[in-house]
Formats: sequence, structure tokens, C-alpha cells
Amino acid sequence: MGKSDPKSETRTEAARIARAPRKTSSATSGRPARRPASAKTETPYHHGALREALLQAAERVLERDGLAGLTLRAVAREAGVSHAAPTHHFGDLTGLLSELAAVGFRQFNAAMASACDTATTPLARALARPKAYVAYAQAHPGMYGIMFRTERLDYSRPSLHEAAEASFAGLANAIGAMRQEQISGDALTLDQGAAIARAWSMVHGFTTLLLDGRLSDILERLPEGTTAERLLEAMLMAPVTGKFADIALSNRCSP
Amino acid sequence: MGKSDPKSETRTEAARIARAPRKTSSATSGRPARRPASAKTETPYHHGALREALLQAAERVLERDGLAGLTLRAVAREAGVSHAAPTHHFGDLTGLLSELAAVGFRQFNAAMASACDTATTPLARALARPKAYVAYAQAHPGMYGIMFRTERLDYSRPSLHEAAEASFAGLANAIGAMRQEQISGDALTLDQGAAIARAWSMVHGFTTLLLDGRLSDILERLPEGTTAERLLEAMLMAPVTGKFADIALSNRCSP
DNA sequence: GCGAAATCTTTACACTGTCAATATTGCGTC
DNA sequence: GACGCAATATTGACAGTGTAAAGATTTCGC
Repeated sequence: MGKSDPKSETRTEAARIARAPRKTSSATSGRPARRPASAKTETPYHHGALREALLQAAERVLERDGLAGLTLRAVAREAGVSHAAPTHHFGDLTGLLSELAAVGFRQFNAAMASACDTATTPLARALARPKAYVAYAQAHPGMYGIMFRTERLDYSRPSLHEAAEASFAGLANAIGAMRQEQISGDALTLDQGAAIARAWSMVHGFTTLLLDGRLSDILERLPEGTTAERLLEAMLMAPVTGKFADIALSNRCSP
Repeated sequence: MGKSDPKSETRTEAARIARAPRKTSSATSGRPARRPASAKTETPYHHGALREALLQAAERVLERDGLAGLTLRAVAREAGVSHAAPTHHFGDLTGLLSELAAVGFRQFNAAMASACDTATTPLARALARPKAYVAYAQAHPGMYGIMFRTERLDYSRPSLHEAAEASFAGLANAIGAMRQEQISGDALTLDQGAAIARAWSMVHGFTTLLLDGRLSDILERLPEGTTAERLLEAMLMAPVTGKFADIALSNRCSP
């Protein structure tokens, strides 16, 4: 935290000027888009659509400076407002992170749904979701990191709860479809639960390990030019190709 | 960070008194254990074995206050030394966390090895490692959180690199034993790589999701009294019991 | 025995989240 | 249209954090 960053905090005037006059079409609520600034001052006291602007700024900061650089004050700077402005819209750092994670989950769900829709063969369709899962995480590692960093999120927030829940429901439904079963809201057999847990654990674990660089050891020892996507495929396809014989009759604990 | 914690920082004298005169047998290096305090002062200027004391203090803080409470200054307080003392032993917050993670990996490896050694049947032996993996994470969630929170660790530190590497090697060997193959240092077939990736991803993903509370939805819908351990077993046993038919011929993307 | 090196404390600084007080604007109501 | 209140944004302050530099104290090699 105590990095010797030369840019002081008190340069609000410059920030006001730097504030981009984006006109974000006020998509979410009936709040009026920023009014045209009373002829002279160029940057009004009230932003008009600060909530969305802050979320976009946060996304930018996250991609530029990573998770460590994503602070309330940095986001406020990026958006060109005072350091306390985010408080009125998100209440808390946890609040901002939670809303940002909700945005991420929506992108995430959309990416998986789209990938699944554009696949042609049944097999490709089955692999489309996991591939999109990993691909999203690789394309947006910071966002993925936030989405699954539970200790800093507040899941009681409706938007986050909803988006994350949709993600789980999509997965469960996909598994159900593969098993040609109806996985409805209520009870689950142990088999069904195990199937869901296995699929989710496999893909989530693979993604986490991959992003943490813990699979590079394996990837380097694989045949020349084997990508992570190829490894993922092989991992998922094992039951189909019939070589899933890991659990066998070993008597040894260590070599 | 800015919690209104009433305990001020300037109470060094009290801390000195509170400093426990532990005599930690100087296990690691030839450094002499803290000498018996020159008759009067009761707490000498030099601690004698501060490095180990700090690591133990960090473990205590982590278990008591969680990952968020684990700060350099909190650890120094817990150990009863000045806030800058840890710097001389670990250089950095990253340094302290890395050394602590190394301790965790050693505990982790020991737990898995021990569980595997005490198992009797081949099947139990095969399941012992994954079970121990999850059990350790459940017993020490804070430590597990640190061990796999890559962005705050420095893997170039020898002790951490070694301990983490041993963890991976143990896994790879176990998989090799199960496949009745020799997985030696160098090349891997795609099949072998996929087997390792699958086992590790499954167990690691399961653990992460479980600790994040993301499996509670599933667990609640399962038959009465199904524990996480039972679900883990079912998940791992599927290929043996022959019900691993998830990847089938689905034509649907969404319900 | 003495100087150098290791160890620990003190002080200082930039940064952070959060709170309270203030300033500015928007909007409903007369 | 003017007034007043609520929403929005800023300013200032405070406790806490990591880290660097300088000073104090002890240990150790010679």
C-alpha cells in the first residue's frame, strides 16, 4: 500500500477537467442522463450517472492495475470525482466490489450461453460451456478473481445474488440435460449432486489452477504445443474415450 | 482497514511485559535460543528466536482474526515486538505470507501422507489423499486461503517453492501409482497430464467451492444428513461405480 | 577488548477506508 | 415561479496499514 506514488491527492481541479463527458444513455433506471452543464462550467457538480461511471472506471482500473490496485480512491480518481463520492452509491468497498462482481457474473453467463448456442454438434455443445468458462477467466482474470473471492463480497446484495445464482442454475441445467434428466428446484439424488459437484469442481479447479500458474509444470511436459484448452478437452473427454481408469488398485503411498 | 479499533499503537511497555518467555528450542538453525535475560530486565532487547515466534504469532492471528486481520503490525503486536521488527526477518508482507504458506504446505503434505499411510484397503488408500486434502482445508481455512492466494506470495522463495513443489509431486506420484505407471520427471502423455489435471482440479475445485459456501445449495438438496465428505466420495467414485455418463448427447442449451 | 554486523525500536511518510460536516444541485410543493 | 427538502458531491479528519530511514542495543568475529 505504501508505494511512493508521486501523484498527490489534492489535484481535484485537474481531475474535474479530465472527467470525460460520456453520455451513458442512462440504461439502468429512469435517472436522467447528465444534463448539459449550465453553459459555462463544463463539469457540473452533480455527475448525473455516477453509479455506472464508477463501475466502468472500476473495470478499467482492474484491468490496468490488477486486483491490488482496485481501491475506492483509485476508482474515484479514475472517474474524476472526489474520494468519498463512491460511498453514496455503494456504501462500502465491499459494496463496490459486490456490484462489480455482479457485472462480471452477467458477462460470464452471457459468454457461456452464447458459446453454447453457437455450437453445432452435441459434443461441441457439451464442451462449449466449460471452454467458455475457462476462456472468460483467461480473458478477464481480475474480474474472475473478484467474482470468486468470497470474503470480500456481500452475497446478500440482490444483484450479486441473482447473477451468481443464475450462473449456478445454468450449470445445473446443463448437467441435467446431459444426463437427460430433469433437475428441478427441490431434491437431488446423491448421483445428481455428485455429477454437478464433479463438473463444477473440475472446471472451476482447472481454471483456478491455470490462472495461478500451477498447471504450467504439466503443460510444459506435455507434447509440443499442447494448449490449456486442449488439456481441458482431454480432461473432460476422458469418460467418453473410456480411459478413465485412475482409481485402480494401488498399494503404494509414496514412490 | 479503517476500523475504529480502540487499542492504540503506543503501548509498547505493556507489550514487552506481555511478551511470553517461550523457549522455542531453536529448531531451525544454529541460532542460540533466547538467553535468560540479564537477571533484571526480564525482556531483553534482542528476542533470540523472533523469526519462529513471528511465524507462530502469524498462525495464531490468522486463526483468530482471519485473513483480513493478518497484517504485519498485528503479527508484531501478537509477538510483542515493535511493528517494524518483522521487516528484518521477512523483508516484506509478501515475505511473511510466503514463509507462512510454506509452513502450511508442510503441514498439508504431512497430513496427506499420514492419512495415506494409515489407510488399509487399496480403495481407502486411493481416497485418503483427497479426503485429507479437503479435511485440512476445512480445519485450517485461513491457512489454505493463503497457500493458494498466489497474487500475494513470492514463489521464488526457496522454502515455499520447495514445499509447494513437494505437494504437487506427491499428487503426481499418487496418480501414477493408481495408473500403475511410472510418472518420471520429464515428459508426459496427454493422457497422463489429463489424469493429473483432472484429479487435482476436482479436489482443488471442490475444496475451494466448499470453503466459499458455494456447495451448500447442493448439500441442502441432497438426502438428509449427507456430509461434504460423502459428496466428495461419491464424486470421486463415479468412474468406479460406472455411472459416469454425464457427457452424453444433449441437444439443448437451456431448459 | 573492540569494532562491525545483526537485531530491534523509533520516527516519518504516503496510502487506504470510513465517517462527519459542508457545499451544491434537483425536484416536489405551495 | 419561489421555497424547502432530499439527493448528490466535496472537504477534512482520523485510525490503520506497509515501508523506508535513522537511531539504540546487543552479539560476534577478530
